[in-house]
Amino acid sequence: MNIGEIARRAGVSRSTVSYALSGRRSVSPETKQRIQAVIDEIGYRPNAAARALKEGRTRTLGLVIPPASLRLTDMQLGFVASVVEAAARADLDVLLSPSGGDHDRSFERIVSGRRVDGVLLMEIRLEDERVGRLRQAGLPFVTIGHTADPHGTSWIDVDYAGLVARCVHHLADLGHRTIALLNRSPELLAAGYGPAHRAQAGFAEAVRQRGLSGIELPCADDPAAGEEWLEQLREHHPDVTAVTTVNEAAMPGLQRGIERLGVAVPGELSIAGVAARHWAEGFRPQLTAADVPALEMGSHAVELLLERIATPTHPHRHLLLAPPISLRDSTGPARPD
Amino acid sequence: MNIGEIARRAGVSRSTVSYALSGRRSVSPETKQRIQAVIDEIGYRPNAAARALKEGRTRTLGLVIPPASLRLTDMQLGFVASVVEAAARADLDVLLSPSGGDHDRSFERIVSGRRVDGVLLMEIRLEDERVGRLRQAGLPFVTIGHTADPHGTSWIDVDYAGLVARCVHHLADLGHRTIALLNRSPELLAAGYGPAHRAQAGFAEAVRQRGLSGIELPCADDPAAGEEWLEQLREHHPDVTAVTTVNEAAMPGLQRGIERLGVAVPGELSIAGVAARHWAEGFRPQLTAADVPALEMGSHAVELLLERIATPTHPHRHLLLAPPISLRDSTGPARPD
DNA sequence: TTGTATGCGTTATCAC
DNA sequence: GTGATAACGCATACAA
Repeated sequence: MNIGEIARRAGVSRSTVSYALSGRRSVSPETKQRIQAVIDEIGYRPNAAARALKEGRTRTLGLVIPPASLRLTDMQLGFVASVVEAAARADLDVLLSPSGGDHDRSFERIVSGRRVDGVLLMEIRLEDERVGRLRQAGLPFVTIGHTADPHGTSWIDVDYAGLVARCVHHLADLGHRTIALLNRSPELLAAGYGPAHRAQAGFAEAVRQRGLSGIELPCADDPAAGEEWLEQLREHHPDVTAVTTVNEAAMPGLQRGIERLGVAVPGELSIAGVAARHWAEGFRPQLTAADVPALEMGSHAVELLLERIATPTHPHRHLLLAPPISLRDSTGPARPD
Repeated sequence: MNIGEIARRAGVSRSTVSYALSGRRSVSPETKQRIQAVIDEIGYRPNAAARALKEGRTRTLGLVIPPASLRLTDMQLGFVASVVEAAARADLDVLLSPSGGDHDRSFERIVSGRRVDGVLLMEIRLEDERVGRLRQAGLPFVTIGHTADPHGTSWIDVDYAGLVARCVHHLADLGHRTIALLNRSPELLAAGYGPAHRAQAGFAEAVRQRGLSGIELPCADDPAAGEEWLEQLREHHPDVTAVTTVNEAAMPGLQRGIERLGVAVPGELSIAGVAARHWAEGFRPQLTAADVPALEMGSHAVELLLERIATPTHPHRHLLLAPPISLRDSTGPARPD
C-alpha cells in the first residue's frame, strides 16, 4: 500500500496526500477528510525506507551493546530498556548492534550503511577505536562512559569517584577508621575499565583526606566471588568495620556471606555503596547507597544524542551523574572496638 | 558516498559497480579489482534505505519487548541478547520495540511502515491482539510463548508443564510426599500468563499421578517476596519437605530465608526448579534445575523466523524446549519424618 | 487550493 | 563484458 494508491482512491494527486499527512501546506478540510478516511480504511503508513531515502534520515538510533557472551549487568540492561523507551517517546526506533570493540560487521553496517541517524556507544573503553570510526563517518554519537581523551565527544557517565568518596566520608563521619572497597574485577581493572578505575581513585583520595586506613580489594562480578570476598576480608582484615561497594553483581554473594557468617550489619560491619535502587532495597538490611538512575540515564543519553543530530556543530556536552546517597539501614556508628 | 561516485572514480558505470558487488553477472577481473580498490579506499557501503526500497526487504528483524516499566527478568534479557547475536550472525539487524500490548506507535511504525522483514513477539499473552495485527499486515512473525489458540502461528516456548512435572517426579522418587510449588505472581496468573499456568498444570498433574500432597503458592517476582514466601511455608506448611520453583526473581530471597531461618538444604528441604544455569549455579547449595537455554532460544527463534520469511507458505513450526534436569546439590532423600 | 515533475541510491532489465 | 535507464515510494520545488 503506497501513497499513490491512497491518492487514487481519494481522487487526488500523490502530493496532496503527502501534504495532507505532513501538514506542510494547507489542504482543504474536505479533501483532507476524504484522504484520512481512505487511510484509516486501509491502514496506510508511509514506507520507512522510501522516506529515509528521500529525507536522508532514518528516524532510528543505533545502540551498540556488549556482545551477549559477556553477560550484561543488571544496570546495563536497565539502560538498554530505558534508551528504547526514551527513543519511543520521541517516535524513534532503536537498532541494536552487539559489538566487542574490534570492528565487526554489524557495527560497520550501521555506521557506513547509514542505517541510523546517530549512535549510542555503551561500555566504552578508555581507548576505543569505534569512536574514531564514528567520527570519521561523520555520524553523531554519544558515549556512555568516557574515553581517556574525552575531548570532542559528548558523553554521559556516573561519577563513581565522587560517589565512592561520599560513601567514604559518610562512613568516616560515623567513626569508621578502616574501610574496604569492594571493587569490580581485576580483569576489568587491567583492561582499563573506567568505572573501576574511578572508584579506586575516589576511594584513595577520600581515604587520604580523612586520614583513614583504606583497603581496596577487587572482586569478580558474580555472587560466588562476593561471598569469597567477604570471607577473605574477615580473615585477613578483621579490623575493617565498613565496606564501600561498587560491584552490584557480587552483592547476592555478599548477602549470603553475611547470613552464613552471622555478620551483624551495621552492628559489626557498615556497608555503603553504589547500586540500582532495587538492589539496595532488596538487600537485608536495606543498603545505604547512591541509587544509580539507569532509567534517567537512558533519557538523558537520548536527549544528548538528539541534540547532536539536530545541531552537529553544537559544542559537546558532558553529563556526570552524581545521585544523592539514600540513607537506609546498612550503615551505623563504628563498633567501639 | 554513493555507488555513482565509486563508478566515476573507477571509470565504469554504476551498474558495473553494483554487479561487481553482488556477483550477479560476471565482471572482468581487472575492473572488479579496480572497483574494489576504490571501495576500500573510501570505505563505501550500499545505502541501506535505497537498497531496502529497491529490494523490498530491510534485512532487519523486529523484536517486540515488554516496556521498561515492567522490569525485565534475567531470562527475558538473556533472550534479547541472544536474539541480537543470532541475527548478527546472519547479517541482520534488530529493531527493538517496547510495547505493552495495546497498540502503540512504535509497534505500528514497525508493522505498517515495513521497517522489518519479520517480527519476534516476546511475552505474548494468551489472548494477544498483536498477533492479529501482524497477520493482517502479512508480516512473518514468531512468538515466544504461545497464545490460547496456537494454530496458524509459529512459536517457541519452554515446556514449563513438563519440566515442573519432571521435578516433581524426581522429588517423589527421593521419597518426598508433600511438595510445594513456588510459582510466579498472582497478578501474572490472573492475567493468563502462560508459563505460570502451565507450571501450575504440570505440577497438579504430576502430584496427582504420584499420589502426593501438593501445595501451589504464587509469589511476587522479587527477592523480598521470596523470603516472605519461605517464612509462610515454614509456618503454615511445616510438613512440606520439598519445593519446586519456577520463579527466578524470588530466588535471592529464598536463599536469604534459608540462611536466616537456618533451613538445611537438602537435609530438611529439597529444592528443584526451572532456572537459567547461572542462577542454579549461583545458589547455595547449587540448585538441581532444568537449565533454561536462553541463548539457544534466541538462535532457534531467529531460525524459525528466517524460515517464515523465506517461505511464508511453509507450514508453521513449534518448538517446545524441555532441557534435561541437571542434578546438583539441592535435592536429597526426604527426611525420615 | 491543487497538480506535475524531479531526485534520493539502488538493483535489474534491456540494449550493445 | 559493459553502459544507459527505469523503478522502488516518498517529499518537495515549481507551476497553475
